[in-house]
Amino acid sequence: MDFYNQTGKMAIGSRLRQLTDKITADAADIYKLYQIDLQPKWFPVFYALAQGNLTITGIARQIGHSHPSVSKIVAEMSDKGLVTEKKDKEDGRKNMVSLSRKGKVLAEKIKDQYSDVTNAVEAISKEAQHDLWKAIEEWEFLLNRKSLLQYVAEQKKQRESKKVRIIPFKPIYAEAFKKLNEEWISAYFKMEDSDYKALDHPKEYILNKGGAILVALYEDEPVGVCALIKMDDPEYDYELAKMAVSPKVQGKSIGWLLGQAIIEKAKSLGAKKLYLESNTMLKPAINLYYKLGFKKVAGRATPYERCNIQMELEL
Amino acid sequence: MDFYNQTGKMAIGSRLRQLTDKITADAADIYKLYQIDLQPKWFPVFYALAQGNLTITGIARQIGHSHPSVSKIVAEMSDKGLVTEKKDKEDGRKNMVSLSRKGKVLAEKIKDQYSDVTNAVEAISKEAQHDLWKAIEEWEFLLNRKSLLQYVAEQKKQRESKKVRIIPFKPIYAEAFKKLNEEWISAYFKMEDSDYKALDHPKEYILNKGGAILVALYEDEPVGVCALIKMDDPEYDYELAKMAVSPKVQGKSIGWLLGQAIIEKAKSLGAKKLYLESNTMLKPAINLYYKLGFKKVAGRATPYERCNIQMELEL
DNA sequence: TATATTTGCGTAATTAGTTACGTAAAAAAC
DNA sequence: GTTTTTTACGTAACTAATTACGCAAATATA
Repeated sequence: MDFYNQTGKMAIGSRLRQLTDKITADAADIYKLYQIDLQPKWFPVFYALAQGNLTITGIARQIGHSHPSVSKIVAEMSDKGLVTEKKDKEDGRKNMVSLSRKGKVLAEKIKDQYSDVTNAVEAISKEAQHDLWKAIEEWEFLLNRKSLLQYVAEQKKQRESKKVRIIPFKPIYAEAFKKLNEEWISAYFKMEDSDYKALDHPKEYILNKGGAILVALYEDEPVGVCALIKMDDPEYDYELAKMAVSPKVQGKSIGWLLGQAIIEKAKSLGAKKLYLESNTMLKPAINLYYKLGFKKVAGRATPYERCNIQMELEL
Repeated sequence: MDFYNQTGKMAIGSRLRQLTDKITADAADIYKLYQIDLQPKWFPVFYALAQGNLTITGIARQIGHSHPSVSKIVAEMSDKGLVTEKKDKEDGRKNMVSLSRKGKVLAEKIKDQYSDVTNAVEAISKEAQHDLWKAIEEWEFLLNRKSLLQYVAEQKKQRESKKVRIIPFKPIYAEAFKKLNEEWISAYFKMEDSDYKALDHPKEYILNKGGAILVALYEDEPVGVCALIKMDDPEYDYELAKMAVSPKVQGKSIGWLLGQAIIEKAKSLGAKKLYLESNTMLKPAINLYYKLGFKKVAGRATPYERCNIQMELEL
């Protein structure tokens, strides 16, 4: 079965963890080889302190651990006499940590181990074609900018948007056309007379007057609709109206696909300028209109009470 | 201070762990995004079982975990009804684990997540110059062949052998010449008369007769010695004898360096063939002689009781 | 100046794995 | 055919980190 033929990358976390384990498993033995009485997990703290005294949170920030982790490690190192703790005089909350004399001696003694381990890692790198060190650096950078979750979410959206088909209105979608619009209108406002007219009789009030309606299908179910209504106006050819997308299919860019399709439709009908009315309460919708290229314009008469913003798009 | 200027690589374990954490931190949210009721840590087990039924240790081997870890995960998955456990009929110790119907449904449902995550990882890889995936693969391979500890030990040896100097005998090393030899001889055997002669009077018994002595210094302390004794023999020019290295400096290739130097010395004296006597009890020594190129030969008369092996080297 | 918020840090609980160890079944050795 | 060794697997304890939480000191705000 081809079910798992691509599953490899899915386990990248597990795989990384195992490589980490393999590398750190040897760490204790390496310290033993040099007769350095230091636990491997202490090393980042030790390293930070060798460069200067720091507070608990200061160390944590530098080495990228949580502060409780540092707190514990410092306590352990203190037990072994490697570090000394001292309350900061100026800020009573701070715990200044520094290497003790014994710690400094160890820092001197560990030099050889440093250079040998560094050379060993570099020797391994030389045997390898691909630079693990630089690859880690890059991944750290990339994942700092955008998390793996975000990358995955993008892929999901992209894949799902491929399942969306935009098609012209057919009578079997009359019910969906009404329901999808009614859903959001009555959630935010109240259905008005002019709503019922257009939603109950799309053929008469929209199509026969030279308008158009598009339907978005997701897995062959109607989940979004949008209409172009012919306007009797010297400036505008059509009004973009009755756009509705089911909340069940959010995050699949259906509004965006529908909007783009209706603009294409308007162009093919020879339109030069589109108009729409909305309400600033509907932030995602307004956002979408901006993304589609619409711009805010000054007010004009409207049959809808709920409208407080008007927009236009030059094609 | 240049103390830590090369310390970066030393923390490769820590750094890898942190990248792992960053990647796995998102894992739970990714499962949530797809409404897959699976803990990320279950994934490798789930994956293995989707390919066929397995025993606990079978799963552990496949996914590279310890068996107690698998045992625990299977118990958790069993609680959730994702897998079923069943004693093997033929081998009562074995616990055959398989995906339940619910598990199989989930395996079907998770497909989309697989492909999205795979694509996300590949998208990140495309943004990076260095291929983390391949780099991990290479490191796994290289570390399987030779552990990090071994790599480090090699570096240590190499560095330390640079601290070794091989110099000609001087009277101030007379005491060391005797002590180093006495140390190992009396540990394994008993000092004999001929030992005392050569060790107490190296000038008379070795040097003045046309032989040579080399001393290995480690940090300017004499830690190893070796002699070439002129032989009155038609076949052999010199006997390699009185080789001793302090056990305190083991693992620094001092025997090897001393052996090579004494062979060079023999060549420069115009020797064509070297001879030596030893005892098979002294395995590291015999090994060293083989490495230096010596070959076993049939017996000849010897003043030493302790000898049971004789070797020669053609120069 | 009194109060609210932020910061530093310690303790406790949790997590995802490990090693250590014990038991029982199967296989090998005598 | 009995004894010893190996194998399968579960439980318990440990490890190296985390998050959650609470207290006290410092800082900001009204």
